[in-house]
Amino acid sequence: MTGTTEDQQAARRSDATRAAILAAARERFVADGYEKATIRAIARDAKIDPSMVMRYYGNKAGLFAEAVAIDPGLPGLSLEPREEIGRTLVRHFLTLWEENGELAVLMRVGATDPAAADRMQSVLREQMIPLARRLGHEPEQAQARAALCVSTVLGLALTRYVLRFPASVALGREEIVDWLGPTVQRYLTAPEP
Amino acid sequence: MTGTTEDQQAARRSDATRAAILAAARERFVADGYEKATIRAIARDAKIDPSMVMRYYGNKAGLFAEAVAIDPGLPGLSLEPREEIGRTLVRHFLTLWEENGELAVLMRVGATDPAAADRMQSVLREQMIPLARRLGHEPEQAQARAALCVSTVLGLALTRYVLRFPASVALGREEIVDWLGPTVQRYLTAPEP
DNA sequence: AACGTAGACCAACAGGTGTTGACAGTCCAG
DNA sequence: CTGGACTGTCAACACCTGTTGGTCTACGTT
Repeated sequence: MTGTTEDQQAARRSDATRAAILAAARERFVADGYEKATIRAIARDAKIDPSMVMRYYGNKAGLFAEAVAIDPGLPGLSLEPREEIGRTLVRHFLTLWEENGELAVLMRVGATDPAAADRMQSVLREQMIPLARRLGHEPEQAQARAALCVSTVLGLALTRYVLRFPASVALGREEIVDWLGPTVQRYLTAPEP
Repeated sequence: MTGTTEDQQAARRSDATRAAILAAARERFVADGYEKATIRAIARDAKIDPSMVMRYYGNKAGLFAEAVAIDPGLPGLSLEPREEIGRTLVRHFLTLWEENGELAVLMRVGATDPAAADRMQSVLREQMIPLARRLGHEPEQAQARAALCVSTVLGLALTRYVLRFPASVALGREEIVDWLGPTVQRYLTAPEP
């Protein structure tokens, strides 16, 4: 009985600091990437001491893990009119990437760090492949088709949000849906070529 | 008149060392990526002193630039039967990526370093967009279509050669051509959706 | 009011980085 | 044979990194 602070998580005095660190970490990681975003810089932004970061998040990797914890969340996503699932998926990913700048960092880091790469893969493993299976494909086929879909959207994300090729950035949102929608649709529903 | 060594480049005694450095650098960059591939490690592999690297290549960035200098080389690439250009392009990129492991490193670095990103973009700017123009598209359209094609092949390269998603690695070469060929074909030749 | 504890700070460590300069061996032209 | 230029080596510099232990402060409970 510690009075107001039960053993279930109560409002600790340090919560504000924790949040400040996490916010600063997100910004720094997004702006500078993993390597160049130093703990010292993050601490400076959060106006605390670097050692606090270690105290609350263990180490740099732990901080990064919590900073980029994003829910891919193509949750229920009912199979829709089925002729529109391609366009629906593309729209979904587009908003996801535009709302979460951390995804670009996750991808930047994934290019170097296997752990981050695995986190990206989990989207394929736990979301896209099951989705392909729900569309009636056999395991092997589902795996191939899901890989093609992920490759499609990640390719766009790469050129548009990570490498920032002007030609890719210039594309309009609906323009992308119009071009990529049918592609994903074909990967998911067309018979094997 | 320096005798055998004219002012045009002659066989210097240090050429062997230069080559050894470059070879070791390629291996290390491919294996470890840019940051983790230290000059000391490269020098150790080449069995020379780290200072030689600086002497011959100026700095680490210069060494990297020469180590990953690859010719994208979709050179003449006649417009073919035109119904086959999609598949032809996909095949071309596939062999290019399988023969040059350095491309994966270039992409890893491009995710972080703007200079490397720009080098990748140059392929789009100087090769794909002109190709789209040769197919009869107006500048703006050519830019969009070329961006989609590059996004397609880079997406595959990302999941297959950089992130190494098992589902993407498992795809067979001709399987990829069969799926991605029509996609690229459509991006290049289909009317606007 | 006194105390124990958690929050925050400071200074330092140990390790690794790219890079530089001074020195020794080697080859070839004069 | 004697310069001087070219290769190569050694040791050190200056810097920055993540991380740690000790110390002060202030709160909340007893």
